[in-house]
Amino acid sequence: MEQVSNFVSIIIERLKAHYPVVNTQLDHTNPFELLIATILSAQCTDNQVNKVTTVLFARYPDPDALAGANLDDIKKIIFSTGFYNNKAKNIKACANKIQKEFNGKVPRGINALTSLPGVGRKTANVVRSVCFNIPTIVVDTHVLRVSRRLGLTRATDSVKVEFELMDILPKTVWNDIGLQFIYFGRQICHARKPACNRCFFNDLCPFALTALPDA
DNA sequence: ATCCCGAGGG
DNA sequence: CCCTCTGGAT
Repeated sequence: MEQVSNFVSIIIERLKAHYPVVNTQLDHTNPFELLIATILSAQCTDNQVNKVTTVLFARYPDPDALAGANLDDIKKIIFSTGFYNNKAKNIKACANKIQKEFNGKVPRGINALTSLPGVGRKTANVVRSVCFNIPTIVVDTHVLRVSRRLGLTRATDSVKVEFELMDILPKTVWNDIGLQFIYFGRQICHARKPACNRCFFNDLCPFALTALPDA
């Protein structure tokens, strides 16, 4: 990061004004629980994930227990989150690997985390950011879309977007900006029909300025 | 219909 | 690179 541009600082200020406090909506009490909850959150609402993790963690509270769980029982518990075959297989194998190769503790390193079954870069970054407080920009579909619309990046690859954002945003905002963009993306900057008319960026957003009125 | 904090396989 | 995996809420 060389120098924060005026445009970028306005974006940071307005996000902070509208979303002063951001937290993950995924219930968890430790890194292991957040890791599993984040794997389950693919194409699923946080609320739905919380319903199943309540049951899942009561029965399988740690990597050791989950690694030894019956696969069909896991499937039954997590069914309503969707993709339940893949997710069940992944979280069991993930717990097993944590148990065997990482001494029962969720690793911090990006490479170690993404080596776990079902854990890609986004999930790894969520855990690094939220649990270990490592400055990280989590790039999910919302962050990707919003960043492109605001003109912060032109990249289409989420890893490229992550690095470009790290280049223009001060490290102090990295851990919040992902969640702020996610809130913003859910409430206003929707994928299909963004609510540009009530958006607090509509005076400076390239997308809003070039989009047809009343889009 | 459309969306929900993706990842792995071919 | 594109395809598949999936139920629930709105």
